[in-house]
This record gives sequence, C-alpha cells and structure tokens, in this order.
Amino acid sequence: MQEKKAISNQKRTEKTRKLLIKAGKKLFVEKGFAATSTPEIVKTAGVTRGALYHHFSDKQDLFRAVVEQDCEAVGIEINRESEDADSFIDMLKTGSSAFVKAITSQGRARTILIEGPSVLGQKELMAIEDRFTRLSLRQGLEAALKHGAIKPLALQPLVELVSSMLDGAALKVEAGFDFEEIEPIVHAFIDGLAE
Amino acid sequence: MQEKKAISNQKRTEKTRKLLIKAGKKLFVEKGFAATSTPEIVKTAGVTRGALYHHFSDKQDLFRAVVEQDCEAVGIEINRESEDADSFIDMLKTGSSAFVKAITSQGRARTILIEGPSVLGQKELMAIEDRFTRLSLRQGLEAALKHGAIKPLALQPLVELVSSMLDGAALKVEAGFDFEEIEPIVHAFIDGLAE
DNA sequence: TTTTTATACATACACATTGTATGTTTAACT
DNA sequence: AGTTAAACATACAATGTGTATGTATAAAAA
Repeated sequence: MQEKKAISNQKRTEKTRKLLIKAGKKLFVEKGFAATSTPEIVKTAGVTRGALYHHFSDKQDLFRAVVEQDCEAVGIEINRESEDADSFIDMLKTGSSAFVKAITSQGRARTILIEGPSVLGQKELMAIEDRFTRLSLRQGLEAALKHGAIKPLALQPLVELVSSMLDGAALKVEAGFDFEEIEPIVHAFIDGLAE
Repeated sequence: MQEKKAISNQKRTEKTRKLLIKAGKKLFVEKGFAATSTPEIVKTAGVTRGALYHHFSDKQDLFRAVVEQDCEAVGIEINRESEDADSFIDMLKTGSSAFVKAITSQGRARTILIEGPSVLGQKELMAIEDRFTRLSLRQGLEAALKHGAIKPLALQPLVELVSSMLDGAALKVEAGFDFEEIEPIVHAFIDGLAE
C-alpha cells in the first residue's frame, strides 16, 4: 500500500515552471520587467525564490520564457486564422491583420514589443520572433516573390521590414488606436510592395 | 579687485546638467538603462549623486532628458536634410530616408527606439517624438492628403503608422542591415500610400 | 554692506532587490 | 537498501535607489 510518491519530478518541474511563467507574464504585462520583483513573482506563483532560481538562471531568463510562450501563441493564432486568398497580396494582407490581432491580445504587445527589445536585446528578440511568428510571413513573401507578385526585393530584409512595420502597427493599436483605422494603412503599405 | 564669484548659478546648473546628460547618454547607449547605475553615471560625469538628484527627480528623469535631446537632434537633422522634391511622394521618401539616417546616428536608436518605450512608456515616448521629430512628417502628409497625392486616410493614424514603420526600418539598420537594402523597401511602402 | 534666503550641491542612510551559497527533502537510480 | 541527484527552501552578501540631512556659495533683501 504505497500512498506517497504523489508526483514525479518531471510533472513537478512542469507544474512549477508553468506557475512561474504564468505569474511572470501577468506581472510583466501589468507593471513591466523592471518594476516587477522576484519576491512578487514567486508570491504570485505560490512558490519560493529558490524554485525560481532553480528553474531559471535569472529574472531575464524567466522573461525570455514568457516571451517565447507569447510568440508561440502568436504563431499558432496566425496559422489558425490563415486562409487562402485570391492573390498573394491579399494573402499577405489577411496574414498581416491576423498578426496584428494576435499580438495585441493578452498583453503580448507589452512583453514582446515594448519590454522585449530592451530586456533581451534587439538581436535575440529577432531570433525568437523568427522561430515562432515569422514562418508564414516568410513563406508568403517567398511565394509572392517567386511568382512576381511583388517587386524584386531581397527576401530577408523584406521579411524584417514587413514584420517590423506590423510591430509598429500593433504598437499603435496597443496605444489606443482602433484597429479599423490602422488596418487600411497597413494594407496600403503592402500594396506598395506589389509589382 | 573682486576675483571670487567665478560662476553664476545659472551657468553652473547648465554645465552640470550637460555633464550628466552626456554621461547618461554614453552609458545608456553602451549598456542600456537598467544596467547603468547612478554611481557610474556621476563618476563618468565627474560629479556626485547629490548633483544628479538635485537636477533630476530620478534616473528615469535623466533618461528622459537624454531622449529629448536625441529627438531634438533628429528633428534638426531632418530639417537640415529636407529638400524640395518633384512630388509629394518623393518628398516623403527623402524625408523618410533622412529620418532613418538621423535616428541611426550617435546611438540614438538605442535610447529612443529600444530603451525608450520600456523606460518611459509608449505613450510618453510618442508625445516626445511628436514634439520633436514628427513635425515635418505631419506637414508632408497633410499637404499630400490635401492635394490628393495619397489615399484618403485619417491624418493622425497615418502619421503614427508611417512614423512607426520608419522606426522599424531604423531598428533593422541598427541591427546590422545595410541602409541600401532597407531604403527601397521603405520607399515601396510609401508608394503604397499613393493614390 | 550686512543679513537672510535660496540654490547647488555633498554625505550618510534606510530600504529594497538580486544572485548565490548552503541546507533539506524526496524522487530516481544502482 | 543505500546512494545520488533533482527540486526546492533559507540565509546571506553585495549592489543600487531614493531620501534625509549637512554645507558652501550665489542671490536677494534690508
């Protein structure tokens, strides 16, 4: 009759990391990275600082996990929303709108776009976004280029520029502008890529 | 024969503030806001922490002064570079290129674009940029709208979107992309605004 | 010109926070 | 069953921030 061993190390780790990431996410969104203390994080998560520093090398490392999770969610939502369109340009437009909607949900703009560059650095953030959120954009642009639907521009800078243009649009939505007045301008920008 | 009273309070204040802003600017660019300590700032400036907290309410306040100075410099450089062009669209393009060049000089992208939003908040940074760097852009877009040179879009969101698109472009230059591969894409975006 | 006041600092301090070092419990392995 | 190692928990040392208090000099008042 063995009633102990209620939980395995793996499950325990998974659970603790989840609690910490959830608490970190909540506080980073509410007050920003700098204004959020680790005592506050662990209190919110219901664990101790020992657990935090066992699972993450430092506060920045926890923040990185939060951002990665947010980026992953954005990527997933984009894929869910993506639908085939008549033209390559239309596909880029719907994808762009889906991106802006996804990244302005759940406070993701705060973590990814506002705090991200300063906490993780521009380079590392770009790498993370690359892994999670720019896959479909790159594919869309690559296809459009191949079929001559857009001007012959270098793919990589194109991906970066469209991506950062959309980041900017999302920031404006985050700042209070209505999506309805932002979207047509984004679409106009994309029209400019058309050949 | 009065040889004392070497310096007036006004001049003294001016000098000290200048030293602090210069030191802060240098360190914020090199290491970012969070990683820069006030002891380090005052050591670099050759003053004491007392002077810093006399002239600025806190570290953020000094940072604000740095960003305002950088934004002012960007505004000045844009005006200096601005030249009349054949069309409204061309004027917007040359202005945009001037902006990207100006904001990617002297480490300004780091203070204004990377650290700015997280340290000062998106809203306040927008207000500062509005006061210093968006004047000519707003005028250019307003004129273009009035003459029907661009699609009939709301002016304010348009200013914001073009501005943030240019911020994004500048960040890519800051991240290592050549200006020469960024510029044509920016110009393409602007073409998209044309009616 | 003398006295008073206010400015421009300089110094000391109290508090918070970060990362680490060390101790303890429990799962996993031999 | 005994040993190892993971997953914490606790204590601590160092650093940094903003404030409170002290001091010297410029500026204003008398």
